[in-house]
Amino acid sequence: MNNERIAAHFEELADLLEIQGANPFRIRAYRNAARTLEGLSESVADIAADESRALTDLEGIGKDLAEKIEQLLETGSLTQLDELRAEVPAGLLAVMRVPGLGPKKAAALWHELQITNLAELKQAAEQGQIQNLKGFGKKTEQTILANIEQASQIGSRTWYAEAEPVVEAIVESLSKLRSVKQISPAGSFRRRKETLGDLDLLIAAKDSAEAMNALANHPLVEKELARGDTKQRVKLHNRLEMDLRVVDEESFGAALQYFTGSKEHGIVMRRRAQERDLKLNEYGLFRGEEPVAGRTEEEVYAAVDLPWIPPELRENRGEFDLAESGKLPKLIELDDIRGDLHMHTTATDGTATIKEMIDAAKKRGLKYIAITDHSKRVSMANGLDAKRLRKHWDEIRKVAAKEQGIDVLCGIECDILEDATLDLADDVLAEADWVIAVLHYGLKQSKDQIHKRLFAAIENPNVDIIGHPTGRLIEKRPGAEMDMNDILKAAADHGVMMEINAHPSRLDLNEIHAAAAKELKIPIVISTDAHSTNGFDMLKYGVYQARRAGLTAKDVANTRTFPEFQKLLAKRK
DNA sequence: GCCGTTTTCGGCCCGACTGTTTTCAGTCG
Repeated sequence: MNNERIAAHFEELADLLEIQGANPFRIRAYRNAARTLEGLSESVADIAADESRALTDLEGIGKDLAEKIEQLLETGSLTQLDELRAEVPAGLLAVMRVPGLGPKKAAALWHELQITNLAELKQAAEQGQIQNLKGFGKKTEQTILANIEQASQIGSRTWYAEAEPVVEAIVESLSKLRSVKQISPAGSFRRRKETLGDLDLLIAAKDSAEAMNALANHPLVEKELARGDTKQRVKLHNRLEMDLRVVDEESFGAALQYFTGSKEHGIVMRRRAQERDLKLNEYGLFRGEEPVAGRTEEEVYAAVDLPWIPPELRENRGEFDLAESGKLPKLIELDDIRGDLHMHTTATDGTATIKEMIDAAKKRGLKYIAITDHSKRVSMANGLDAKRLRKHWDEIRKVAAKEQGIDVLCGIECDILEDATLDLADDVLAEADWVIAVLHYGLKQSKDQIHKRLFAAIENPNVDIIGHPTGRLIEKRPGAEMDMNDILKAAADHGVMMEINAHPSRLDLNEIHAAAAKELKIPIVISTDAHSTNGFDMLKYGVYQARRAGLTAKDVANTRTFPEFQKLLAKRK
């Protein structure tokens, strides 16, 4: 059983305990443990199997939870969870997730009206039964009906890249208001998470009315959901919801720190404040009543004896230790990237010619690229067989020879077939400057078979890199089942690089895996997988992913100059 | 259920808003 599965068991346990009204701190302990496991770059099974190590050394794992992890590893199930499942109807978890409902109200609906799932909830609301319950009313009943559809939709998070233009447009227009002194996105958007549940916007202004009116009337906004003196919630036309908070300028830094999150990062910050006899909230850092800091984030961090921590790292996954010891990484930036090593042309499923891609790359300041069209297995994309590929490479060399200021590699995105062979023969691959091996088909094969395929690719001396390693499509399709740590170890052993595919639907490696790859000193390449000249614009999303993994420019191979990159490549050949 | 530089019990982050209430619980972030 892998880390994610174990974490999911603990999350479910926490949900069920919450409906039962258990001690909230106990519930939080389960959620904290789940988070620790999800953020772990190594397999918890490995730790459990290692005589020299203890599960209780993990953050938030004590004696009891260590035993539960061991039970899950050994038996695949958890006695306590099985018992809870027998007591609490499974459908209540969905009821609890209807916006406006929580564990307390879900429990009340269950006990008072015997509601155990969304269908029964809907029926009861339609029949007007809910408004008569204590603690409920007409309004709550209407909210339930309005939100019940939303709760039954799964995978409803939005890609970061989809939200970005919307946030930028709203920031742009609100920043022009006379009363708005400062403005910044906050929340998971500012942390550049790969998907977002909602949006947060922070404004410094003496008076909130102008900004709130402007937001409510913004063309991207469908309707206002709530408004108080300092806080407003609106629904956008793209279904996303946005929270606006308005604070004084003296509080802007504290509020930005507070609303950027993550929740877990914030908890540690407020605890650090407490330890120093201070109180931290969104209005500032206070000693008693006296404000100590709050105007900028830097001074808030400084007041709890920390350097400023980049938002991308604020997940309470080790950033505090790094900050305390002065070892925060200098995160990679978009400008550090010198090459793009994954792209397509009209030879397969790209929309631009070799020449057009080269010109577009040069225009964006790239110093080298690899053109990597599909291999023949991807017939839908007009994938290349050996003969067409060699002709394509000839063409690339011919076009590139006329270009100044950019080096062009003849590459291939070669499928790793279902039977663990590669889609092109070794003698063909040996002629390539750059071979990306990828899984496109048979992603649902067993873990063993997926491993067999990836190991075969990694062990093939012609393969330089594994592209979009899990094959996931965010919010659409899970990746192939694999133990990434095993794959990374093999890549490290054989000197194979790993890709962060920058496309917003992929971002594969994810940040946990990329951090693990860094740990193993595997060179990581951030590439766009561009299928058009505009595809190069995706590069930043890959860089954001890398930043959340804590990568520096040095960790990323395509920040090197072309000669340096070639040296790295030669090591493998 | 976890955790420990005022430690092995007694804490565990903090506030806004809504809808239900006559002072606050629940939800949300």
